[in-house]
Amino acid sequence: MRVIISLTEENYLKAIYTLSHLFEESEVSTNQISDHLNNKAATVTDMLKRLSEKKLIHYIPYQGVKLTEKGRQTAIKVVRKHRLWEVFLVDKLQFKWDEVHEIAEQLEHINSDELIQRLDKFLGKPKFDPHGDPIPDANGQLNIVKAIPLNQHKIKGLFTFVGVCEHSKTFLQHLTSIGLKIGDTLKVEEINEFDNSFKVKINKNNSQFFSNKVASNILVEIKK
Amino acid sequence: MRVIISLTEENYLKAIYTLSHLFEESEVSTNQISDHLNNKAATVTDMLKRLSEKKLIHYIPYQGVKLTEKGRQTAIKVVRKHRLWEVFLVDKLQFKWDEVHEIAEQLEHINSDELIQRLDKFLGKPKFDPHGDPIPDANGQLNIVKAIPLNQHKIKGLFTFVGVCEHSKTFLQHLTSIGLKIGDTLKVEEINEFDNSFKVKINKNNSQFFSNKVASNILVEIKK
DNA sequence: ACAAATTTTTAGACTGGTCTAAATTTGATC
DNA sequence: GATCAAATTTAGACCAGTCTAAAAATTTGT
Repeated sequence: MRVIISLTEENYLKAIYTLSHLFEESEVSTNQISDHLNNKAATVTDMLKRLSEKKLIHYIPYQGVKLTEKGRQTAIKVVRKHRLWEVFLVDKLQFKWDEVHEIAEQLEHINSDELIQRLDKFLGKPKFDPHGDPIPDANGQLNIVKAIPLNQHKIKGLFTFVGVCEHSKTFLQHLTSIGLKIGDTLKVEEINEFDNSFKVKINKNNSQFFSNKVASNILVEIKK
Repeated sequence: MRVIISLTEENYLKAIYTLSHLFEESEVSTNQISDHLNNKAATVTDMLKRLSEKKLIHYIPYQGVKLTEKGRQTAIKVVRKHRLWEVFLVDKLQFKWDEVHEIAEQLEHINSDELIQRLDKFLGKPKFDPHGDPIPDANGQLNIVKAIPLNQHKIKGLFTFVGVCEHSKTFLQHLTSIGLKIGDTLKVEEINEFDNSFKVKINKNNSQFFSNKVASNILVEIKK
């Protein structure tokens, strides 16, 4: 009685999963999905009907959708595979962190439980991907230590850079160009009221300014 | 002006490539392809028209097909990816040689030149896959040292086991169960006329009998 | 050389995934 | 609570890839 889930359906489930976690756990609208996947609302409606028939989502016309437990399991497995492959690409094949997304989008649909279990072991059962995003474990459990963007801490002091919100190539390349990597220590020396920019020292280097836009996309933890 | 080649089209090209090399380099028929891919002849005809329009094959109705240079390059790239991924699965993830085919069938369609170049380097630029099949290089060149099945050597003496003809799980598991691995030395001690079976010693172990069916699917080189 | 058997192609239909254009529902505003 | 704009769904179309059934071409056997 196993339902077959196509690559396209997997992508819809992943999109719904991602969108529902953007702010609070919540319902996702047809338009949000069509924006995210770059296709038309009518197309999304058709797919929602199919996913609903397969019991992968709860769908009430005009009301938005939520994943069922089965849908959530499927989505999180795709996320797990995506993030594990990103670790493989960076750690083993020496790709840069801004180069791996498109390839992982393909690899995440390879279907073999045995493969993913062995890959996980081969990589040393990593807990985070190269962008600091947590990797769900084999049971679909996720480390929920959600870090907070730098600009939301309104205090000076020491932080550890643990992840990014924005995953675009240009943003990641920008961070690389200013010399910032996951795990670095950030010392916030000044917070400018008028434009919400931050004067920050990376590790022991010279201080530089982070715009609010940069600071809002950098996830940090207070350094112990 | 780059033509997009779908996963399905890649599989047809690979099938044509494989079938055309089975005996001599030759034309491939519609029925051969439909048998190989387990679909109907009518389906194959449709696809042949499409591949022909894309200049990937030379197709004359009722006459069979041959790959164009572009088609051959595409097919051989898929073969290269398949075999490199098989090496990865066996060497890095410790899969057994009879477990990797289905997974590699999926991985062979991942589309990234950079990925395959880095994977090749990571694996140490292997020349052969776990079944002894040669891996085409990045330019589509293939080691053409075609080994010969054991049963075609009508002489006793020492051989090296370099590959298999048959790739089925059951055959590979059979070889494993009799303790035979790529690279092993085979000493042919007797050839029985009446059933064409072979009495063979693997490395320094006890002698055993190979049926003609086994001997015909084992590729060997005369040991220097 | 011609009829029979086989192979291949054509015709027409279906599914998944997409689209545009039109109709419907929701919900915000006055 | 009636109206209007935005969001969503329905209707109808298209393409890729598959099928079955029927027609056409090729090959084979006597």
